[in-house]
Amino acid sequence: MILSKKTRYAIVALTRLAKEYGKGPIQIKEIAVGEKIPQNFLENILLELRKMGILGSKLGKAGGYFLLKKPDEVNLAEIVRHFEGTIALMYCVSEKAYQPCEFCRDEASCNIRKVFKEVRDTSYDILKRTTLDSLIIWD
Amino acid sequence: MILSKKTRYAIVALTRLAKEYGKGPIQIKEIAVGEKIPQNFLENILLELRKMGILGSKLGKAGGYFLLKKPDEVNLAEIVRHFEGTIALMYCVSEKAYQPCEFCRDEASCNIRKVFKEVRDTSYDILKRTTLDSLIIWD
DNA sequence: TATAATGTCTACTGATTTAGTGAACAAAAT
DNA sequence: ATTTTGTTCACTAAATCAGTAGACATTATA
Repeated sequence: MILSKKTRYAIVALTRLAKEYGKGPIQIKEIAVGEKIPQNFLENILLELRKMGILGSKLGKAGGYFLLKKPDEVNLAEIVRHFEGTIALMYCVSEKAYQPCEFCRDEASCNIRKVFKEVRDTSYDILKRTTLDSLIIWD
Repeated sequence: MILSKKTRYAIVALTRLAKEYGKGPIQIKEIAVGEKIPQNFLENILLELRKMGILGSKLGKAGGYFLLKKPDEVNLAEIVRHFEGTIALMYCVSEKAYQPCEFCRDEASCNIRKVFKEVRDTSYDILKRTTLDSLIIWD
């Protein structure tokens, strides 16, 4: 059930970039050192976030990454979903990675499914309403 | 985020044993065939559930497994926790597998932690109040 | 225009976890 | 005694996780 390190690194890095929002590009190295994330690994993660359209980058000297969206427009549900594949604990209750159940005869009447649908829905609500601005800790 | 097959098999098998509660030992093979679970794998799972004190077994001919507790005394939180290791998505918010966070300076003021604590707590509540009797589908 | 500092992209790898399988063994009913 | 069941331990193929490595492209600036 534990989130992968990739997902946690992504959340930590995004929170850092939200804190620096509006200050121009921040270098990978600065984030890696400041947040104690292996730099090579962080490069992959930031690249993925750029391809998702959340981050922008500037190449070359004095380059780096920056938030494209405003901190209050990036929520944790989309981050977790992208890096974990889904928010649900079973594919049969997943919105974005749905697959039919391999066990039950009828999903509509399956009680196991009902429980894990409730877990997914409440988890999703919490993550959806949590945006990067609310994660920043100001000194 | 998807539950392991082991966890799902455990829930399915327990639900079946709950349905047969009071009827004496049910054979592994009957559960394996009826619920479409590989028999060898199911053997390991039922053995673990026995060691947890949830199931009892009878050896030899006409042997099998049966629920030791009443179906309304077995909840999903303990099953998920046992087979997944924890219900939480981060160790720093886990009750049973707690480990200090490797990122934040101060857990008490970490906002990321607050969010995932809320996710854990609400998920736990749902799983805790769900007992095997509520999962049975009567024909 | 050379060069140094950055991000980009692809491929690779060791460790761990997942999802089982197989076989020898022990107990109980008949 | 034999058959049928659960018990235990060891093993494994495949997938995923958590990174590394290196060649390359781009930009600032001296």
